[in-house]
Amino acid sequence: MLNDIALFIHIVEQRSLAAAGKSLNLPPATVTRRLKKLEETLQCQLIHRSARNFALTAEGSSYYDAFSGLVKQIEETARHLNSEMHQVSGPLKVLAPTNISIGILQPMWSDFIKQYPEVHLNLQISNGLEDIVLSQVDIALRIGPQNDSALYQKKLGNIATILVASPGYLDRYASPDSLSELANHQIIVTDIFSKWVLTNTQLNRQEDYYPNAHLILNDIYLASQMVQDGHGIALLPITEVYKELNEGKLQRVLTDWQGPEREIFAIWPTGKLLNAKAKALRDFMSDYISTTPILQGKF
Amino acid sequence: MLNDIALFIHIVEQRSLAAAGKSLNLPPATVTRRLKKLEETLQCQLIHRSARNFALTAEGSSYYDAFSGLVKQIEETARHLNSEMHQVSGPLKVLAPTNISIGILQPMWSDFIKQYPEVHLNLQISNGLEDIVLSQVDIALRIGPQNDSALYQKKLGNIATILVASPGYLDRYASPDSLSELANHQIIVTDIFSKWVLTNTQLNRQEDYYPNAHLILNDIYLASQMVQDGHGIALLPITEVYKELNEGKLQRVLTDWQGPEREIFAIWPTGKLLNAKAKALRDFMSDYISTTPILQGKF
DNA sequence: TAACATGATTTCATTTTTGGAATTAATATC
DNA sequence: GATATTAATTCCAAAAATGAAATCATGTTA
Repeated sequence: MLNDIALFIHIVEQRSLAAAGKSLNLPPATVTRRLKKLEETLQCQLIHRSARNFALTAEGSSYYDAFSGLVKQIEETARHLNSEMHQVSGPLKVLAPTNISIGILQPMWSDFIKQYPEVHLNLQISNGLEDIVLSQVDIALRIGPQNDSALYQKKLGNIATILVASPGYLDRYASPDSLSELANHQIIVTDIFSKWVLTNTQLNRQEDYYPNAHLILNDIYLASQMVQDGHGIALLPITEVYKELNEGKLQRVLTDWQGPEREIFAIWPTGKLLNAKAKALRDFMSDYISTTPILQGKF
Repeated sequence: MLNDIALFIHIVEQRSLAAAGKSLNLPPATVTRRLKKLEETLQCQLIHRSARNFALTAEGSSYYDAFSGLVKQIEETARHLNSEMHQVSGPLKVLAPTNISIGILQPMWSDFIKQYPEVHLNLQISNGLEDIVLSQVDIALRIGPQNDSALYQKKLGNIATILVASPGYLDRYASPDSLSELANHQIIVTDIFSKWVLTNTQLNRQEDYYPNAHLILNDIYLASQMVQDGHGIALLPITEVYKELNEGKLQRVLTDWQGPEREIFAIWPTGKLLNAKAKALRDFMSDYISTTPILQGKF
């Protein structure tokens, strides 16, 4: 019935069934029938009409006065929201991991905002596993294997993981020459790497190493700080240590061995349907990450 | 689409497709399909749902925020107008002839307002033939034959027409004894009676008399005043002269002869569909007029 | 982990609505 | 008054929507 009321408002404003039908892309037969049905539903005649004449009844006038403003608002609101869905502007809610967002990807967010000034970015960073659906986010950046089949995803890149220690630690304990020598060292373990699946890049051999933890932490940034402070050896994503490696604050250990690659995904909860803003961000992230060698597993 | 948006608002408020369907008397199949169709039309998912879970998407939240108030207003407005159509309250626009409304029927309007204090009467009186349709009136009172087949009507009564003159006039000219003697008299003609179709009630014979006008007027009240002032004989509705006859200010002429009866009708432009207010007035007028002997042609 | 409960979705026959063509009705014009 | 014009209405076959029953999917519970 609301559809028919909206049609009635259009008819009144154009003072013609045919004209309203034309502007709404409806055939005359449909217009006349729906108006007639509305009159039957409301149990009052709304319009006196003939081939040459058009006149509202008293009731028709009441209904027009009451509904015309509301219908206009609804249609304008629909247009506005539809426009927003299909253009890169307005609010965009994003979920992303803390460490990488304030680290290597911080310029990416900055560049996105610069390129799309009409988008109002609401960036929620967290190292916890927030529920994408309940958070009502448009899109999220995730690192590591994604198991939620309800979510759509696109892979953006890889992060290598390597073993590192500080120069001071290695001065005191000498760098190990084999995995078995790690047992003689102080190991810092993070939650995401409780078991080390290590690959020898020279021999192309893989081994699972179960570290005896000297220290267990649930934050990678904190772990890299502890490693810098000389507390031991850790398996860390290269994104968290590449600067320190370049500055000599950290050194690689067992350089032939690497940990598992950590995949980077864009994921979203809305199936194939992705609004233009989120799509723009997804593509922007994809471009940025694919043109950053370290985020493609290269170093 | 507006119907589906309204359904979406109901679903969100009840956080359940099934509950919304139940309250709106729609089967689950219809609810799920219409929501799905809305999502396809809008090209965005609005709700994540399963048997046990309900969550809005970011877009769903935007659409709810934007539309919930508007949908409530539209539904409330529809209820309000529907209630008005079906109850005897609110505005009622009426068209009626001037002379009879300020004369014999004045107490009827007064009584109607007293009986229905919730009705806001807009009484437009006129002796012209106003266009019922263009005037956007709910109902009209009309006197005389009605030719407009587009209008619905109900006959309420009759008004007799008689020949009258003042005592002063009859002192000077002596009362005529036959129609042919009228030629020797001064005749006052009104527009509605340019040709006198007269019936002899004793002989049950009808004759057409073409008066030679001494004075022509387009208002019956003014005509009765001129008759009282002694300017001649006129054929007038009894409703305009019954008081003066009782007071002796006027006297009948050729008492065996009467003019044509003038029928009283209630007419309205909206076919079978008549709102409750107009229906109340129609029935009220019918009762009032049918219990007034002079308005049933009796005197 | 399997069974169960519950709500959402799909299937299929039926009903309703739609679009194009034909018809009707009401003015306008001559 | 007769005819032409124009827009509204009706008819009929096709398309879309609906409702009831069956099926599916997802949490919850034992």
